[in-house]
Amino acid sequence: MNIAEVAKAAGLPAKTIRYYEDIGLIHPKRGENGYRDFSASDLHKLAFVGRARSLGFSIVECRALLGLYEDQGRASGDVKALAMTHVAQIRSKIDELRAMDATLSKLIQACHGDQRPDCPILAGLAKPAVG
Amino acid sequence: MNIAEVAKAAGLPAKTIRYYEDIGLIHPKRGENGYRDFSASDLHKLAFVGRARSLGFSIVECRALLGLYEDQGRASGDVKALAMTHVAQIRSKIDELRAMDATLSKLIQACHGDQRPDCPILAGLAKPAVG
DNA sequence: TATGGGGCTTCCAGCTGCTGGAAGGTCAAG
DNA sequence: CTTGACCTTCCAGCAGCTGGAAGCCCCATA
Repeated sequence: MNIAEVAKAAGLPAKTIRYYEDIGLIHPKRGENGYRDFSASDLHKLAFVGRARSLGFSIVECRALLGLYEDQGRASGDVKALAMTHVAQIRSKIDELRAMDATLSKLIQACHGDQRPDCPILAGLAKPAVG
Repeated sequence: MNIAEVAKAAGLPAKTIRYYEDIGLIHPKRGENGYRDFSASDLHKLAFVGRARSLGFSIVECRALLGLYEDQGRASGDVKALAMTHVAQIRSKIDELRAMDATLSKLIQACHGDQRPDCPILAGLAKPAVG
């Protein structure tokens, strides 16, 4: 399989796949002509990484997950620990975003939003947070 | 005021303040010795940007907000529009993160997390999403 | 067999928003 | 006069790609 085919199958841009090889996530072999020649296993790994990425795992985490995936003797506890750490990060990010949303929503509600210059949003940004 | 003082007052690292000058958000004047000499207005702008950043506005958005802030003839509607667009982005990010959370939480719950290699989390990553 | 259009390769640069560090000038205290 | 804390500039690097240039390669058609 060459890169375009694998890209389509894995749902990743060819550029990204080259990048993943670059950083050592996959090691496709090369044909006589220098073209990458992907195996089914390469494709599986790419799809795996693609899904992990779409769940927000970093490349470092993906590398670890891939290692565990390939290691037949892994302990599921290690995987679970990694995933739980990640979920915790996701949740704290959600909390952070919700706080932003709350603050901004209040300011937006207070702003009449017309042609006049008077603006509680700018006023809110100009002064230290009060609540 | 020199940079350390302003950094403390604005709650931003000196490096960040230099960077903000670099990209043209502020234009502090210079003393004889080449040191930056910040005015009260520079400080206000930095604090303004700091707050906008902490609400998740991008640098580009901060630049626009700063422009509106400085423009006595602005229409509050323009500010409100900018803020509403931003809130919409925050909310879609929250939704995205919540979807990740939901998927991962399910996988984590299904995983016994012990010494055995059998792992629904890895299995979930290895196969196309089903639900 | 020549040619044209696509796909493949590499490498380099740039995006966001800083942050760390090196090399060197400056200032104030002792 | 020295010491140490400041200040300056510039360069490199973080994540995770993405775009583009320059140059092979392959296949189909004329």
